[in-house]
Amino acid sequence: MEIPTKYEPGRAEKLWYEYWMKHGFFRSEPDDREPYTIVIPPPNVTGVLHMGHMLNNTIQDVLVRRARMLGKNACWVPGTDHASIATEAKVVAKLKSEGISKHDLTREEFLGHAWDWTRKHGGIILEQLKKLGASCDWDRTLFTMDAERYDSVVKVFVDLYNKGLIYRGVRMVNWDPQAKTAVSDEEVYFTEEQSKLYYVRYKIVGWNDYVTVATTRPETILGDTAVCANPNDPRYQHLKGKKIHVPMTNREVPFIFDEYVDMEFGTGCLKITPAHDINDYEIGLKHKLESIDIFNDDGTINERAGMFAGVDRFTAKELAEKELKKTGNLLKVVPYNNKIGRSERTHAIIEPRLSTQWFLTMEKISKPALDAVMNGDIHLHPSKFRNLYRHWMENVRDWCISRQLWWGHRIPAWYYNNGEIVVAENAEQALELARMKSGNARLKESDLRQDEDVLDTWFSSWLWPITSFDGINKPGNPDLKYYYPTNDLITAPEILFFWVARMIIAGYEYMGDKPFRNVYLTGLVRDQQRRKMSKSLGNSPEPLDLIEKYGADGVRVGMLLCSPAGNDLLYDDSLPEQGRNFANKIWNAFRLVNGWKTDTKIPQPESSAAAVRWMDEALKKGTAEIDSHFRRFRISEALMVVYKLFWDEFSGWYLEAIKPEFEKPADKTTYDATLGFFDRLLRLIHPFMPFISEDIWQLLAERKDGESIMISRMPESRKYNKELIARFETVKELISSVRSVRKERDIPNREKLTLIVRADEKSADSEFIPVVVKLCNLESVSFIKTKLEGAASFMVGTTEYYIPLGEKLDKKAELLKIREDIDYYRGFLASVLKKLENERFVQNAPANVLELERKKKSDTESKIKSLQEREKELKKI
RNA sequence: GGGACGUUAGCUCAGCUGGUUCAGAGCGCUUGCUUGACAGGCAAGAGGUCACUGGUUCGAUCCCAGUACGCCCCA
Repeated sequence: MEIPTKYEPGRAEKLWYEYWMKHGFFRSEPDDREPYTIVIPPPNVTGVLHMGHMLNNTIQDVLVRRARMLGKNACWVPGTDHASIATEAKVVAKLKSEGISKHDLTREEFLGHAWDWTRKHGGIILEQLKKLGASCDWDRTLFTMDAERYDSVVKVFVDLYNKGLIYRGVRMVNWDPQAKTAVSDEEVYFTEEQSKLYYVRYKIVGWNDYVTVATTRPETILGDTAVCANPNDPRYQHLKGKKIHVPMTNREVPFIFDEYVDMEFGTGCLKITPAHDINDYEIGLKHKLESIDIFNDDGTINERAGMFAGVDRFTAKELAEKELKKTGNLLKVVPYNNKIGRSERTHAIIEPRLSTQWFLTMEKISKPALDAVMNGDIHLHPSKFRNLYRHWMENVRDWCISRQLWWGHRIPAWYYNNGEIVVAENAEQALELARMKSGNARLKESDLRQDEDVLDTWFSSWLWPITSFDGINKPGNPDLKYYYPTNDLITAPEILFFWVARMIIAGYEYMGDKPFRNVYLTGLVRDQQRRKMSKSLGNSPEPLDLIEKYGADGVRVGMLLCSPAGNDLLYDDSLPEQGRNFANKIWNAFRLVNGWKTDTKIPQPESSAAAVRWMDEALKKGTAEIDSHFRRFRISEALMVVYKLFWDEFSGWYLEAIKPEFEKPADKTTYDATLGFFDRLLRLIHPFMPFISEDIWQLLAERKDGESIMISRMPESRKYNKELIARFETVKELISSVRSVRKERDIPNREKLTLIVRADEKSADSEFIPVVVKLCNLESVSFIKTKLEGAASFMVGTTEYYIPLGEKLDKKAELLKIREDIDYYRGFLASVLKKLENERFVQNAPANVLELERKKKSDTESKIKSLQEREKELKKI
């Protein structure tokens, strides 16, 4: 059968993924093996796969596949997130394109559309993950808004409320006056816009004097409740304790001091409007100032302003300007560039506005989560994130958990009478509670009104490791007991606080235990200019196209090769290309071995026997290194070991060393050993490249239906012979040197050479001499004890080698080379001597270091000596 | 403004907490190769005052301080 010279990934990917699914290899049920659990960071339900997902899920799959092959009961739980903001925005946009406005729909109607959308687009992303080779237990697929998860979220809210940890409070939100809704920070974009800076004078009460304030928003003067300067500003010290009269009103407000004020900006004096500026709000809280909200929902001025009631905010600005000018309070107006926040959806200018929101008290419940990371109960990889985590957790703020949206878990709070609140799992319980609390048994369900808002998306995902096993609804169920705490969490550092920290908090609050043992933080995928990959920039390749082009294995390797933990990955097409080339290399190594015929009558050549002995040790060494890298989550380095083990050691050295002559059969012993090595290598490769490893593994021997590399055992780490490996490294150096001699003198490969070693036959690395003979195409190797004249020479370690060249010897070139070597070694010797002649070094350095330096000295001296001898000999000729 | 991290070869990064595992890897680059598995390959090479300035030490890429630049998170 003719095997193509290039590996074709498409066929293998389809064939083997179906095979794995058919045999249920991804499924996991509790048993008596050790569990290994990962819960997926749930992608947005209506999202599509991007490069970040590719990286993240490749890493998870590598870990899961490896754990499985280490004999653990591996369970990777997949699922999607309802992503309230993102999904709702998409549904709103889709309805808009059909001419439907969200405000024309009832909540139920809108949710109907949202569910339709979710059912239509939901889970596409999970199908895409399958193309990547993800070995999730698909029978466990979850959704943050499915029935069990929804109930869990509601139960947790009620529980936290009853524990007194949830409260209602005022907070500044980004208000979109056109859509009449609050929008999240993520939905606000900033543009640099030309505006004006107004210098307005405020009268100092009791004095015939003024203080000047610079502001971009004269209309909000109507809501001012203080004027503020920096406490270190000498210009305003005399105003301590004074009252200031706010123009256009009859209010007198305090003059206060706060470090927040920038002395360089404007006049160094700031008007404080707590209801309409986020920074003013903070200052207002600190100084216990009154907040006067002067705007209506639609951005018009309300009665509380005392002036301009009913006027739009932009008109109000013009009117205020006129009014101030008329009273002589407007001193000057200068052009000014500032950053204006606009709503992503309506492009209206955002109005900061106070509103009542639900909050979760964080301080108490976050304590165990801080401790867990600090005392090493949970490991962050790389560990540099510990400091960041600590800083955040020590300064944790209360969590605003309500969102003015419909798509999500509706807040289980009901209002009745005039602002009385009950919190319960459902309407019936709420009614019962309300009757009890009010003492009014006649309250009807229609007297209760449920809160319109939903919960922050993270308020469901913070429970993910628990709800993945339905741990809130069914505490202590068998799955939960077996799989919780999970092992590793793989996610991006940007959501360390939003998500990871909160999962840890929830874990201790609801399970009394950590949700996972290790957190591996991946980097961001960026393009060559270090820009984030994003849809809007259009700089992100389409992942499925990449898989099509380079193969899933190739793309996986590409993603992993260049992404050490916590470092960004600068994506370039050369990465999956390298991965594809590696797959091809494996494929061709298989073609070679597969093409050999064996003959049991042929004895094993010495060179092959030696190569087999070495390859076995090299594999043991590689396996140990891979284990060690995985223990420390150095996944790209583990892959690099596999890569070099296969490409350099196995293909480059071993296969070349044992390769039978053209169209001649191989001996059985070597052949079997080679298949054994190939098998071990494929198993090491499998977690990284599941498809090609399975494809070749299935061809390597007769396999029965139901056999698979993915359920075979990973080669185990064993002690290896360091000394033998070191000897072979010297042999490699020797072989390279002979090749150099050929290259420098243009001696073709097929021309046989003679190698002479200045050493005792027994003391040399005679074990591998047959390998050298074969790889260098040597006529013979002999040993002498004296110098040899008229030959090319070189040194490996402290041993001298000669290759007689007869006429071809270029005396001048040889001499030059020797001269260079002598100069180099003399320089080296000088640096060693400098140390050894330093008395304090000799006195203070540890014995072994001293010993090493002395050995360096004697080795180098002997090298120089033999080079000099040789130089003398050459000159004689 | 507060905080965290970083600066090592043309690029992306290792260097596991001071001494032949010390200056490394992969990619890229240069020069040869129709070498009967693979040009998606093979062979041989070139490339770095380890950001800068001080300090500690017998000895610093590694520890300390400062400077410069970069990046991220929070506000």
